[in-house]
Amino acid sequence: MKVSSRGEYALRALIALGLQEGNVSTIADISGQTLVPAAYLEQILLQLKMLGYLKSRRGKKGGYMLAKAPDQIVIGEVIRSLEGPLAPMGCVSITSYEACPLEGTCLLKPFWALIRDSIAQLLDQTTLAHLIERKL
Amino acid sequence: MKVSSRGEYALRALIALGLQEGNVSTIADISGQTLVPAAYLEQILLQLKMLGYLKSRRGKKGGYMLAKAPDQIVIGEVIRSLEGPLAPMGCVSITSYEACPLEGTCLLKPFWALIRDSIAQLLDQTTLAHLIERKL
DNA sequence: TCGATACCTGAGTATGTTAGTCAACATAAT
DNA sequence: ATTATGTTGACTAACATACTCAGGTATCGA
Ligand code: FES
Ligand code: FES
Repeated sequence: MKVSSRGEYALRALIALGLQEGNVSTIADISGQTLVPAAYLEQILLQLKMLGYLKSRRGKKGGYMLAKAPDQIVIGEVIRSLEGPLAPMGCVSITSYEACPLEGTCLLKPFWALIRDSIAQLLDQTTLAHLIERKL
Repeated sequence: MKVSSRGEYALRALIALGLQEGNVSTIADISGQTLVPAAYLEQILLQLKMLGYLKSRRGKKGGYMLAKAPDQIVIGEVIRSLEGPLAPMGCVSITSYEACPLEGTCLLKPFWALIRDSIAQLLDQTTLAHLIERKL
């Protein structure tokens, strides 16, 4: 049930940028604060930009900043974009359902569904603003 | 947040055996019921045996059966044995803690802890008996 | 006792994922 | 023009996953 380093790093970066409120931060800055290797962080920031969470300015005095208000950035969506569905099995995923062979009689499916609901509810009701303001 | 096929297969096998209550089942039988490739299932059953969930009889008329009552088999423990800690990050794992570099100031840690608690509570309060009797 | 039927053991393999690195390029400010 | 920045795409090492397979060993029934 681990979350990958990529997902963790993305959230760290979003938090770092959220705390800057308005100012641009260079990759090197963010790398310093988050302890994520700069070259790897680069990839992740780019992806977050394509997903619409960040905007960037090139050249001297360039850098990254949030493209949305922190309370508009839902953690569940970020994780889904970076690591795929939250559900533990394809057959209980709402966002990307995939059939199981035993599905008709499977005694596990309702259980997986319970887990999915529990995780998804938590992640989808938490925003970047909640994390930054320590209001969970 | 996916659970691996190994974990899923193990649970399928435990359910199949739980429904047999007392009778031994051969690997081929279980494979037929669970649709898990027999050679792979063999590995998994062996592991479940070493972990104390199953016992076996060799030779003709041999096979596997549960070593414990279904209400003594906690799903959380099975998953942990097969796939490692339930926690999404090492720094919030109770059973196998691992330090994070940012741990002092990290705004994510309390959030991961919440997720861990939610998952662990669900998995640790569910037993094989609950699955078999459809009482979740 | 013999042989068939099971489980047991350990090695091997194909495929994919993760966690990065690196070189070269494009753009904006000074 | 120079320099500081983001951009792009390819590349790699290491590991995990999902299996297969070739034997070995115990047990039952005839
Ligand atoms: S786990 Fe998907 S149907 Fe059983
Ligand atoms: S995630 Fe472990 S301390 Fe931040």
